[in-house]
Amino acid sequence: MTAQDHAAPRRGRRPGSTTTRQAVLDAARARFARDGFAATTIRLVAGDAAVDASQVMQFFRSKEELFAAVMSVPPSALERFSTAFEGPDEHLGERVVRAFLGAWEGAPEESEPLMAMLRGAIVNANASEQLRDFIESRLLDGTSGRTDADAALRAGLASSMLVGVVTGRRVIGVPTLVAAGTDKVVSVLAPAIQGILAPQSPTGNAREDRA
Amino acid sequence: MTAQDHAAPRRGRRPGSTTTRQAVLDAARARFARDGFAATTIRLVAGDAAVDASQVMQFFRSKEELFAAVMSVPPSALERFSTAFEGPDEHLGERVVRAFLGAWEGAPEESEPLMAMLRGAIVNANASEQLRDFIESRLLDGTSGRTDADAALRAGLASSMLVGVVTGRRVIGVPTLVAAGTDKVVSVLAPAIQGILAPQSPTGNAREDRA
DNA sequence: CGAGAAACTCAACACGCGTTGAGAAAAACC
DNA sequence: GGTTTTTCTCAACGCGTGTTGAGTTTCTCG
Repeated sequence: MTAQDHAAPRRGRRPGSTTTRQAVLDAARARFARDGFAATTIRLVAGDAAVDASQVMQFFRSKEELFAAVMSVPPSALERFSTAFEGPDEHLGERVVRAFLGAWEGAPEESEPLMAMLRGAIVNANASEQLRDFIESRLLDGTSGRTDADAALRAGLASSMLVGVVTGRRVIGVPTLVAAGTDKVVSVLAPAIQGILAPQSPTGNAREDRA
Repeated sequence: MTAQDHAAPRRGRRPGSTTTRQAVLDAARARFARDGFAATTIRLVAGDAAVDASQVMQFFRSKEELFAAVMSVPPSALERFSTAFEGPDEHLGERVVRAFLGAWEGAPEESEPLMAMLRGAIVNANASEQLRDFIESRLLDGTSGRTDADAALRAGLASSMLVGVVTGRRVIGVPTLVAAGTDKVVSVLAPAIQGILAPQSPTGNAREDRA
């Protein structure tokens, strides 16, 4: 340990290959997912990435754009939801519940953009719109055909309910919900979601709504 | 209209009876409910109440305490939920769903403190704790007796799901959910909530969980 | 009616934020 | 190898925030 090998920040460009942009991206994704939009500051992200704050501004033009670059419903999650919603009605409920829990509680590269969107949705218009579209998305991409208003409402309600469960477990941190294992939660939720998405009385009567 | 009867802010105490504290409280409640914790500034609240910002600080000692004074699950709502959850199992689901929608979408004096709590829950520790306790509350006050862990989980899941629906309608503003009338939403949700809170297969098998 | 408390405004503080411009060092290109 | 481009740091700006202290007017109580 000589006098200057320890965090003496050189003044110009660093030698070697450049991985800084990705480091900033990773740090931002983690911060936005954990702390939300408002509590995440550019200086904090820059600190995590061991970079000056103005560097973050040069790569991404503003905090808003940095957030937009990091918050999303990742393609892998989209695919997950599509294959869950489509397909036979038999285990529809279980598939959909597992898709939600899996996407939000799985690997960071899939869950962090979702968490960033969810946490940002209350305070950031961009995130709010993205979440809104996500909840409504089962309306458009659903196997073409019938644009049933009732089916759209049912899908939207199921999605918002499951977002509520994820929020309870991962954002609010309700102990009872956190403590329960995934399989247990699925076993309780699956029949309810099944009943909402594929309405049919098992006892045989054909009509179920009254309003 | 003479020269000085119009908003010439006197320098000291105002003549007449003092209603300012209540005005500040009302303004704060409305702001926190509509704009959330972070976007609500003391100066904005003071402006709404036609008072200087430092006056707000004198009444309530900090922004945190002002928020705490205004965000809550009001007693009327608590009672609503208690009577909905207790009682016969027959229309349990419908009662509970109606309790949630009614509390959050009813009169401002009941819905505003709830909205303030909900909107603040992501960014404010106090609100988060309050919402956490609310979602778990059906565990303790439930008619003494059996402290069934499974029942507690079911109640927590039902609550977080319904909070999710309310969030979708009133915070995120999902068009499909907003457009649907209360009765329609109830008719879709009631059977699902019923199945979660009062689990029993209508066809007769006694066990329903497998994890 | 006089003293103390309470309600109220004004002006300002310190702080952290997002953001900017200038300049230094390394890389990339011809 | 010299020029241009890119990456990076430093220092600072303007702004809005929560918060404070001093000063002014009215109410309250003896």
